[in-house]
Amino acid sequence: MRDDLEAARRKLTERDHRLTPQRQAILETLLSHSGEHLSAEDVYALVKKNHPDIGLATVYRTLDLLAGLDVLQRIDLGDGRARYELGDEEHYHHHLICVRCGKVTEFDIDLLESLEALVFKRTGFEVVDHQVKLFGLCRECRAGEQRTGGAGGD
Amino acid sequence: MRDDLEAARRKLTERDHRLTPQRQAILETLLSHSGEHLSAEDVYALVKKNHPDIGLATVYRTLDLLAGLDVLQRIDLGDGRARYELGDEEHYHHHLICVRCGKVTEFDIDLLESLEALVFKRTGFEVVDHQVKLFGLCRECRAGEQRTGGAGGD
DNA sequence: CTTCCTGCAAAAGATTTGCACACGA
DNA sequence: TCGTGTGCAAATCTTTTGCAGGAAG
Repeated sequence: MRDDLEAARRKLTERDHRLTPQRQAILETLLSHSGEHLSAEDVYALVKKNHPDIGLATVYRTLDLLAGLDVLQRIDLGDGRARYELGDEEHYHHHLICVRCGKVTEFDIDLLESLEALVFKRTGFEVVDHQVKLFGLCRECRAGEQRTGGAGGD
Repeated sequence: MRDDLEAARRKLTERDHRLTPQRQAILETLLSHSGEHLSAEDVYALVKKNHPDIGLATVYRTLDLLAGLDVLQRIDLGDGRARYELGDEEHYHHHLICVRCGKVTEFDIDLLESLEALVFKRTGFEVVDHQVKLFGLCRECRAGEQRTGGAGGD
């Protein structure tokens, strides 16, 4: 975790930015909540515990800056606000969004490579990045569905 | 195209909604701009030509209503506003977004089925819908890139 | 000193909502 | 008549920006 902070500091200083206490606090918050998908407000609320004076604008500016440096990823789960998680594009994964309970889990796979090759062959479009969102029912909610009955015909 | 309107009317009346002139105008606008990805403002501007009195709120409410009836799809291309296109979930396709010129093209494929089966096997998550966005360079912009030179090392 | 950063408050942009009126079954 | 639909304006929500002051090299 110290290493992640040092890596971030390096990426910042490389471009004449500083690892200020606020930025460090934001990074630490994201580090200690990896696996979650925090919105700017979430980060703000969490950081405020130890940094009561921090401003929401600073959170937005920092998240924006760090996303630009590929220290973290901005993700959009379709709920109208941006969310953030540590990690660069290389290690990007997809998201499974449960339409019932809203839980978001992650799924790591590179099966898209063949799809991207096909896209290129068919259309000449060269894919450099992708975003995949799979909506459905998580295991737990699926168990619930069974009981509720599945033969509903509206 | 008449058929599409009739199908929409049926879906509306089935749930005690009416195909009002405003709603019809919005549908016709979407019909005559299929293949594009209009935002609410876009639709508003287009409909206003023939229906100067229509209100923006009505456009929002109608798009919302029609999306709920699966008459059209709400899509998110990552530019901060929702976009809409005719068609139900069944015939949904993916979007190729050019990061240089911003052009959005469509790509129809069901290669995801194997991915979804794998997701289910591995995680128990049952996919019912998906959204795939592929970012990259379209054929034209790729041609441009070649000339500009590609060995940049920043 | 000069540049980068910050907090605050105001602004911006997309979307939603309250309300009174209009219209069709 | 009654419930649905509408336009307008105000409200809401997320995110951005202007500005004056502050810290670091």
